Amino acid sequence: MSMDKSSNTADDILAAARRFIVAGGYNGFSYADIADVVGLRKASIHHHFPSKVDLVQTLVKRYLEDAVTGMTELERNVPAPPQLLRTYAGFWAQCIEDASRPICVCALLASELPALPPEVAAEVRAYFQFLSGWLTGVIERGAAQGTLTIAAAPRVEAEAFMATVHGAMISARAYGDGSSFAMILAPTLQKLIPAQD
Amino acid sequence: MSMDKSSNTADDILAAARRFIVAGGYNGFSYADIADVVGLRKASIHHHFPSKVDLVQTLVKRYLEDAVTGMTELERNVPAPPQLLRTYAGFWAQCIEDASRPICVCALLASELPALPPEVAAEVRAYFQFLSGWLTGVIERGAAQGTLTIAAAPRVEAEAFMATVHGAMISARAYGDGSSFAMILAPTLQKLIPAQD
DNA sequence: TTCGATCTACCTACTAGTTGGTAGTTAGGT
DNA sequence: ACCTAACTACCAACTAGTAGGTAGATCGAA
Repeated sequence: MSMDKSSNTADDILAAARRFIVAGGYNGFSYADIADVVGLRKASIHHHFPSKVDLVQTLVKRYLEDAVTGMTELERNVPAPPQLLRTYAGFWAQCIEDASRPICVCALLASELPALPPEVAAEVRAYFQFLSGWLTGVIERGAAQGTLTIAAAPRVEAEAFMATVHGAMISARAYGDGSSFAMILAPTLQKLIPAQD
Repeated sequence: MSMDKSSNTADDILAAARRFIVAGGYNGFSYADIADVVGLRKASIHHHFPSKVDLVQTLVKRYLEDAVTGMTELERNVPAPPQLLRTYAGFWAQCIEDASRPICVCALLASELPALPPEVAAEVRAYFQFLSGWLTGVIERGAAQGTLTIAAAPRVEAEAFMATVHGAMISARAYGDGSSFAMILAPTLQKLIPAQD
């Protein structure tokens, strides 16, 4: 038996760590916290992830990998740039509203970047570069097709869009009201997507 | 003598705490860290601020007070809504570029809100409410005068503007490039402010 | 004016609990 | 026999916070 190459305990640990990080950042949790919710002793967490840096580094690395595969698949299923942006924003609107992922791990970690171990900081930077690159491509394509209306270079519009998404996550958290995320993103999408009627 | 009602040691402590918080959030520093940079012993920090909650609560409270007086004064000197938005964005562009205040204290703390002591969380929420209220007023006025072009309700445009500012702070930090803040804000301001020529 | 009371700002020394991390052991599966 | 995954039992360093003391300024009253 044992088809799964590594027991799902490591995944449980990563899932717990992600929940703690989105709640309070890198310094907002300890190995003891994770051990409590996973149901192991502290030393057993070290068996799976020798150091806290290892744990968070693999967490963010996998987070980026999931984003890459997610965007690739999304682009295959929904090729039109306006729908891509809408789906991306809608994904986060849903995550925030049902509180399953109330904020982006990398947006949170980027805000405390100077205090992060360099290995983790590098991974966070890589996420930003990927996301901004992907958005730049989508917006570039939409502008070329005429399905998106842009007022600045695609790169700049992409950075502004990403910033609005991250800022809206923070506002939703500050107000304790998940619905404000969608409310904030609505005019941003509206400005990029020409009126249909 | 002794005109100053309280020695500036407390202010030194608050200034040090602010530097630490903008670097790594609420759990990113300790009383020992502050003692080191202020040149006191740990116990003396407790003499000025009995608990860490006291310290950060007064820090954020004063941060909000400064914002209120700053906006009031700004509105007296620069009454035109387009210039108000430009000046507000320009203020942060300068702060980020010269690294004096690389990110908004409350934007950072809001991102880790669930992990904050409730007294601090309440203060952070108050800041968001004030800032969004102020921006709503400015945008409302600009729209009524026709000096600002809005595509949604003033309240929504204000929230979107604030979110873009906070997100741009995080991006600038992630890229390690202060100039990206101004780059991101340029199209946002451009969309709100009708072309002059 | 001088005496003592009080206050401020700081100190040393300590506490109980937590931090990330290590050493060595054991049970079970292959 | 070996490996994995778990365990108990540590460790030094650090955490926020406390106890108690000291030097100096400020004060009101004799």
